[in-house]
Amino acid sequence: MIPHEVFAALADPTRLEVLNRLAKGGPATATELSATMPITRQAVAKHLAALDAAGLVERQPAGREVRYTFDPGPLGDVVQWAEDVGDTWDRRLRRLSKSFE
Amino acid sequence: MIPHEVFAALADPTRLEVLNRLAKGGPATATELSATMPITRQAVAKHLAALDAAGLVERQPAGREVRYTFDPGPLGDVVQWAEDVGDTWDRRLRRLSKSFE
DNA sequence: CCTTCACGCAACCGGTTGGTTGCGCATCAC
DNA sequence: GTGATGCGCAACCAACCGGTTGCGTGAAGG
Repeated sequence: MIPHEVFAALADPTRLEVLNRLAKGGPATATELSATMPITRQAVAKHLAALDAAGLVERQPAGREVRYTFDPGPLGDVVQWAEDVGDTWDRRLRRLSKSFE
Repeated sequence: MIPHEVFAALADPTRLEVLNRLAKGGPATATELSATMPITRQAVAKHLAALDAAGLVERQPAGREVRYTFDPGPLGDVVQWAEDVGDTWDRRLRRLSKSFE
């Protein structure tokens, strides 16, 4: 039903940082991102690949460079899932307290 | 506002399944859960420990058994974070399109 | 044309992780 | 008291993961 892959993509702090930069700083390439980070370009590229696989990022090749853009779509799914689970739990609690009247 | 640990806790499908059962089926022990799962009690116990560390589950020892209850709290943080990132992205887009007028 | 720059691919490495088995201990039921 | 039951702890294992180095390639730019 729900994307544990998205959660896995968000599980790593470095990857979360990359996503954050794309969301708040706008589209960027792997080399640009790695320039202000303590890891290699290849490492960043791997993270971007993971984010892309999770649909959290859009890949836009242009000439010899590849620019990545944040995609909020999967985050909507996450929110929906979280609210669903929370709601069924609330309903459970209400049903239980009712049976004690 | 630093929920990568929560994401890590939700990243594993088996662990997500355990959480789902607790949320929809109500509190349970490790042995109860493992009874209807293809893994050992100890494996389930490890997952429950991870969920507990992330605050997604509450540990209630009672006699010789330990019952675990779902806790929706951290999911609220996740939702808040997701909406925050999504919103700043929206604002970014609006600001950009404005600069083209 | 030749150099430079941004990428992708592959190999490799240490640490983490999901899972198992085996054990010892405490609690409950008789 | 004795036996069964539920847990926790520890050791171990294969697989995965985040990161590195090294190399090959193809698109700019003079």
